[in-house]
Amino acid sequence: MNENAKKAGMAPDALLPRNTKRSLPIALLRAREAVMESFRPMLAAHDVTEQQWRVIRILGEQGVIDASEMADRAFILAPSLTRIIRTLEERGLIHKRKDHKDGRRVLLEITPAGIDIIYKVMPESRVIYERLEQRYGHDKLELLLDMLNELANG
Amino acid sequence: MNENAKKAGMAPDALLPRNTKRSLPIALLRAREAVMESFRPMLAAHDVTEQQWRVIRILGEQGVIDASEMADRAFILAPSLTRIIRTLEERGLIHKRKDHKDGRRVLLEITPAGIDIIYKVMPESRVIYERLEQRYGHDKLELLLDMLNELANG
DNA sequence: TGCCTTTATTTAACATGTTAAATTGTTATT
DNA sequence: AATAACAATTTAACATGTTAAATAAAGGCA
Repeated sequence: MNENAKKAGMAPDALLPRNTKRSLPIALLRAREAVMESFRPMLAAHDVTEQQWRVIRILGEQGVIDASEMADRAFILAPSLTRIIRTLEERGLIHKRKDHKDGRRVLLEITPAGIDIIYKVMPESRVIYERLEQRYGHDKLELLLDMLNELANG
Repeated sequence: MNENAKKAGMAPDALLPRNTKRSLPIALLRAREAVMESFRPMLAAHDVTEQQWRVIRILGEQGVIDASEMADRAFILAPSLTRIIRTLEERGLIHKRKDHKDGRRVLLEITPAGIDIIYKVMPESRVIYERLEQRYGHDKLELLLDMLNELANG
């Protein structure tokens, strides 16, 4: 296999195994999965997906916002958000209406049923997050967040 | 909105806005997206998705392996892997056969056409990764990888 | 050997990611 | 006012993520 690499004029280690733990994309994926593993069962018990929870929680915090701002804050692409909004509205957890100032925009608002879900999920979410923070270490977690944000913005 | 929180016996800041940059799951998501943004156009130009590329590259490195080991290494769930294997085989980039020692297992092997893709993609991939490493800093990147792996395993 | 349990893979069903194109409403310009 | 350029959302089409169930082959044991 490595003879082929030489013939093709590649570095001789072009096909040598690289540890996937040293691959940044996969390391980020694994870390995220490990974190979500501890949240997902709780969210599933309340019948919301991770993305649906982000939308509901942000509406609880922000009041009325339009779809674009939601996409930004929740880091969800517009086509996904369209579908998520549809299912959340069908379930009566959010309200959707046109912006009269700008007919292109869709304004979102949480319903009492949506607030109920926040009241149920948020305390459990906090417990899970605090447990994670204790296990990993508060300062190290803050450092990690700084480094991740620099990677995302730099 | 915060009166509701008090009535429900929650912490008074239960519904206050939290910066999504300080949310670990979203920070991991954003960081990963920022990284993949620099790889995706190149992969798309070679008509492979990120996951397809992981499968192809690992087969180039490892020779013959079964589907379970591939799922482990590429960090892809079994149902996704089934579909990816199907499309890669239809495109003639990999081979698939039953293991005669254990009829449950599926053995995977790369084809010459698959190796061709590795020869085309790998050099460009290295360039992109090195550019990233230079911008972010080698030592910081190593530290980040260590911290991510600890988060994933601890 | 025959049955039970376990393991590897696949299928199914639904949710989201991803890109491009279509739709609809605004804004700017003439 | 008519039209071109732009912006927000949706639709479409395909790929992957996620969980549960089905299928098929091995392995263990009475």
